[in-house]
Amino acid sequence: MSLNPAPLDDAFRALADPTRRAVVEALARGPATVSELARPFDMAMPSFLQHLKVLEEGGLVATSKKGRVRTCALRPEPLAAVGGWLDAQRALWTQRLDQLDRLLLSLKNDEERR
Amino acid sequence: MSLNPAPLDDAFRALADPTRRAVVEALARGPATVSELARPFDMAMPSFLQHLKVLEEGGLVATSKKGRVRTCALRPEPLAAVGGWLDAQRALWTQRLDQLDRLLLSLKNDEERR
DNA sequence: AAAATAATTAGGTATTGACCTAACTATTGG
DNA sequence: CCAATAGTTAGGTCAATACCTAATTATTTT
Repeated sequence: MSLNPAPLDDAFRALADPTRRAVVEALARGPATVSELARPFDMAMPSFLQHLKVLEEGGLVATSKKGRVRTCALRPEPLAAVGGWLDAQRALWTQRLDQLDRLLLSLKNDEERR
Repeated sequence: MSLNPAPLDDAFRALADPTRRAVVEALARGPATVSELARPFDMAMPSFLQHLKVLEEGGLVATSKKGRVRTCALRPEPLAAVGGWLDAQRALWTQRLDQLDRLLLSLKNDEERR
C-alpha cells in the first residue's frame, strides 16, 4: 500500500544535512562550480566533495567536468518525489481529520435532536 | 538569506529511514500504540523504540502513556516545514527556468528581426 | 617550463546510527 | 496473587558519517 522506494531514502538522507541543503539552495539559483559551491563553508575540500557525492547519489545534483572545472546543477526530480511523499501523508492526515469533523458534527446533531 | 533552522535537520533525518517513514505513513491514518506500530517490523522492540525516539525528537510524533500503553500520534508541523522548504527551492528553480525561457525568446526575436 | 588553480585520492579519527540480547519495571487480567 | 503484557533500561557490536591532513593529478596561466 505504501510505496517505499529506496530513492526516497537517498533523497531524504541527502537533505538531512545543513551543508547539503545549503548546496541545494545555491544550485536552485543556478549552476555553479565545485569551488564556488564550497567557498561559503569552513570545511576542507575533500569533506565538501563527500557532501557533493551524497547529493549526486541521491540524484539531486548532476555534474560534468570540462577541463579542470566541475560544474554542478540541480536535478529537481528527487525534490518532486520527496514533495509527493509528503503530500500523500498530509492528504491522509487531513482526510482523517475531516472524518473526525463529520463524526463530531453528527454527534452534535443527535444531541440537538433530543 | 537561507533559513537554515536545525529543526529541518531533525525532520529530514527522521524521514531518511524507511522504518520511520512507514511509521509516519501508519500514523497519518490515525493514532496507534507502540506495539501496534512495531508489529509489522522484523525488529526487536528496543530497536523500534529508538526509531520512535528519533521521530519524537524530530517533532513528528507525540506520545502519551496511559497505564502501561503508550499511544502515538502524528504531528503535522514538521511535515509542513519540510514541505515549505522544498517548495521554496522548487520556486527558485522554476523562476530561474522562466528567466532562461524569456532570454531564449528574446534572442529568438532578435534573430527574426534581422 | 614553472607556478598557480581545481579537483581528486588515500588514509586516518571520532561520533553517530541501527541493530541486538538480557534483564528490569510497571500494569492488568484471571 | 500470579502470569501475561507493554514498555523500558543497560550495554554491546558493527557499519556508516563527517570531518581532517597530506599527497597527487590534471589543467590553465604566466
